[in-house]
Amino acid sequence: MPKGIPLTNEDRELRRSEIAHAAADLIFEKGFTETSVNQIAKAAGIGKSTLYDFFSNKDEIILYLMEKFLIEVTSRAKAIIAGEGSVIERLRRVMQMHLEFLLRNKAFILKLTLETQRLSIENQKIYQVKRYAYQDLLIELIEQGIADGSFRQIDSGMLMKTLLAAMSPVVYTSRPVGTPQEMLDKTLNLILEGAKTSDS
Amino acid sequence: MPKGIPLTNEDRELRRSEIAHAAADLIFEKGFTETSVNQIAKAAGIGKSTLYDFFSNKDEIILYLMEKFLIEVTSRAKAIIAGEGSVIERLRRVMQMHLEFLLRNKAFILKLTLETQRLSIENQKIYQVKRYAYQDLLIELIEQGIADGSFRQIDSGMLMKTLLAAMSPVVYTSRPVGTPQEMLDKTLNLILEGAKTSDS
DNA sequence: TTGTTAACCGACCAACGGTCGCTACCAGTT
DNA sequence: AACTGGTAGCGACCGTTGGTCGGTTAACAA
Repeated sequence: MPKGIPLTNEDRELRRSEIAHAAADLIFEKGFTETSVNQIAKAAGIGKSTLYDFFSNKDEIILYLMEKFLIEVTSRAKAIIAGEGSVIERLRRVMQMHLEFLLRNKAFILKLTLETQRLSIENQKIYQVKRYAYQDLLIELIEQGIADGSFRQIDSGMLMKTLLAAMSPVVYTSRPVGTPQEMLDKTLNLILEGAKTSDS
Repeated sequence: MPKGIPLTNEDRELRRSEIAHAAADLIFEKGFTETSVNQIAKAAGIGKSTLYDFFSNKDEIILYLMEKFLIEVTSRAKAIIAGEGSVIERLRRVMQMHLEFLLRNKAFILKLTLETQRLSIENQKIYQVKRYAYQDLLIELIEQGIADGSFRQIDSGMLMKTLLAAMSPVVYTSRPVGTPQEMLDKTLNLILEGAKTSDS
C-alpha cells in the first residue's frame, strides 16, 4: 500500500478483514489468549503498530469477528424465515443452519464467545445489538407460531433463549449421544414436544 | 507457619483453600485475566512464589475453584434426589438449587466456566470427571422418570444437557423476561411440557 | 552448636499488550 | 528541483505479566 495517500474506506475495511481473518486462523489453532498481537501482525504481513492503526486493541478483533458471524447467521436466518413452510419447519431449518454454521466454525466461535464476555461494556453493547437482531428474528417467528396455533401460549423470549442455549451442548459436548445432527433433532423434539408424558 | 516442618495435608489443603478464595474474590471483582498472580498472592498474604508452592500455575486455581463448586452442587443434588417427591418435583428442586447456587456465585462462575475452556487437556479431564458425576445424577433421575412413566421415551442424556444449558440464559441473560425465578419456571415448563400445541 | 530440611519470598527472566516517534512516500506549491 | 504537509507503516521502548531461581529464615535432630 503506498504511503502518503490516505486509504479509502473500502481499502480500510479490506485491511481490517484481512487482519481479522489472520487472527481467526491463529485463534482457531491455539486460542485467543495464547495468540499474541505480534503473531497476528506477522500472519497478516504487517508491523505490530500497523495493526493498532486498524484495531484499537486486541479485544476489538474479537468483536469484529463475532459481529461478522452474527451478521452472517442473521442474514441466513432471514432468508429461511422468508421462505416457505410452517413456523415449526422454518424454525427447525434455522436451527439446522445455526448448527451447521457453528460446526463449521466450531473451534473459534467457542473461544470467541467466551472472550466476548471479557469485552468492555461499550464493546459488549455493540455486539449485543447484533445478537439481539438475530434473537428478535427468532422471537418474531415464534410469535407467529403462537398466533397460528402451532405453539402454546408460551414466553417467546424464553423459548428463543432456551433454543439458542441448547445449541451449545449439541456442538461442544464432550459426551455426545449421537452425531451433532442426531443431537440437534433430539433437542428440538424435546423442546417442541416436551419431556413429560401427557398424563403426568 | 513454621519453617523446616513439613505441612500436614490438612494444613496444605487449608492454605490452598485460603489462596483460592482470595483469588475468587478478586476474580469476582475484576475478572480472571485482569487479576494478576501478584494480586492474588498479596490478597492471600503470601509472596508470589509461595503461591507457586501451592498451585502449579494460575490455571490450577480455576480448576480448584470449579471442582469445589461442582462438588458442592453435586452434594446438594444428591440430597434432593434422595428426598421425597415425584421425579419431576425433585428435578425441579435440583434445578432450583442449581439456579440459587449460580445466582449466589454469578459473576465468578461465568468467568471461571469460560476459563475452564482454556485449561490444558489434562486439567480439563480432571474437571470433566466431576462434571460428569453431577450430570450422571441428573441422568439417573431422568431415567427413573422414564421408567415410571413421568417422562416420554426420550434421550436422558439430551434432556440433561438441555436442562443444564438452559440455565445459562436464566442466570446471565442481558434481556431478562422476568426474575430469574420466573425465567427458571418458564424454562422448566417449556422443556417439560414442550412448545408445540398437541394438535400441530 | 551445627547441619539438614522446608516454608517463604523478591529479584530476575522472557514475553506480553500497547505507545512513541521515526522513516518513507505522495501530492501540491513555489 | 526543492520544499512542505500529510499519511501509511513500523520497531524500539514502556510497564506489567506469569513463572523461576536461588537466597533467607526458622524449626528440628544430632
